[in-house]
Amino acid sequence: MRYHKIPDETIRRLPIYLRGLLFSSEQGQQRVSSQGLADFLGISPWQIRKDFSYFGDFGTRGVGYKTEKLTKEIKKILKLDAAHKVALVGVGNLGSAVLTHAGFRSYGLEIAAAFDTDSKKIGKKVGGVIIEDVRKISTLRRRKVDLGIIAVPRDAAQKTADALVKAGLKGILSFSPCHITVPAKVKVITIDIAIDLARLPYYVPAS
Amino acid sequence: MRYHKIPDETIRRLPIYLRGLLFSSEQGQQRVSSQGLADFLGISPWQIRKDFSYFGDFGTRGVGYKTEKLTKEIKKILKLDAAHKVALVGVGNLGSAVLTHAGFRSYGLEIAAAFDTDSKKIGKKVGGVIIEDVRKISTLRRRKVDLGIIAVPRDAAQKTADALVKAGLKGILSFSPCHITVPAKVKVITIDIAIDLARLPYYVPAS
DNA sequence: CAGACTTTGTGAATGTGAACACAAGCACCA
DNA sequence: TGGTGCTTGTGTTCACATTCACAAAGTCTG
Repeated sequence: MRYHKIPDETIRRLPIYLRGLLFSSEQGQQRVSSQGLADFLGISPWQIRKDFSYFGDFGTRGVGYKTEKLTKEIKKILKLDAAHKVALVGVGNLGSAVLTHAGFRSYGLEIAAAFDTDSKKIGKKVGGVIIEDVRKISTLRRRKVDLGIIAVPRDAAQKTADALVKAGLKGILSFSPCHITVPAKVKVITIDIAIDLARLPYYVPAS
Repeated sequence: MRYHKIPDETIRRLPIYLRGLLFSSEQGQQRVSSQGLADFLGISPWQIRKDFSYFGDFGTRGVGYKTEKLTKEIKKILKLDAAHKVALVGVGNLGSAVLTHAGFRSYGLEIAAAFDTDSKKIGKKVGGVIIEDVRKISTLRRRKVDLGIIAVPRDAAQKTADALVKAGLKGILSFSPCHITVPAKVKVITIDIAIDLARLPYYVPAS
């Protein structure tokens, strides 16, 4: 299977596997089986093995996968082997939550800059990061920041994205509830909390 | 097409359509075409029409869709025609952001309760909601709350989910970076911010 | 070293969703 | 009323993703 195109869904699951491996590692396990990962992550063992098989032989038959080796391989595929710097725009409630969120570190992602328009916030420190004026977004290019998080109101989202793209960022995670248009070379992932909550009732059986 | 099974992906998109329709409505447009929605939402027109066709004839050929009628129909499908009460557990940074998030209201979702373990927080008000002791989760059944949001640390997530299920909740949105096991009748949607951010580098072309 | 036992890796089958092309239907106008 | 232009609704085709079954390859034990 080594020469096939990698399904997008597989890429979506890779960070989840990383989460499972990190946990195994914390538990002091040097080996892990597809069944073990499956139980912990709620993904079927076939799916896991199939996903890995796209990239080559990661495991040993009869034994399982070496935690450390597999972790390294997946990080390499996701390009997480090199550290990445992330910029946050919009330090409101959600932005502050992102700044203080501990979970990025384990993926080698560091929030290295934060921006806001509010002069009362500029200069203050949240989660160890000093808030700067949004007009300084253009400095990101020289600071080697290549990922961005948008946590601004809907009306400002597209303008913010434009500024980030202009500063040379290649990937954007947006929390704004709207579609954002960017050049094809830039990848945007949108998380809209309200939309995910809004589809829950559909699955609720009539009471 | 009216007798087919509805694709899950279609359900996932329905709230997005709702977002577009709300916008059209705000703009004072009484009609909208699949092309118009497509431009605004970044979804292809045929995808939109196909999705609608699963439920019946919502539009008028040569004209488009009546904004108001279509909104009502989609809300009915998603069971958003009746209001829903939502409980939040975990009023940390992320939980606070959720409590002050304005976006739920437009879907008929109201955050009616908030819980935390920290006695210093209990009794305080955030986003208009009084924070209660987690041990009072069991009161949710009688308060007609049927949806829950989990924003607690990873270690407490499963325990929290168990308590919510026991209180009769039927749908849970979790921000905890772990798999949660619940009875089949309960629907869980997990949002892991770090995981979405972590797959961005993959799409970034080598620089 | 043979045989029992594990666990991976993967071709094939099945299932699911996206893309497309175009017929069907409606509005508007002369 | 007939013709033109527009937009929906959908059967079909194609692409992608999941599931399955099982061979391959290793470990362990006596």
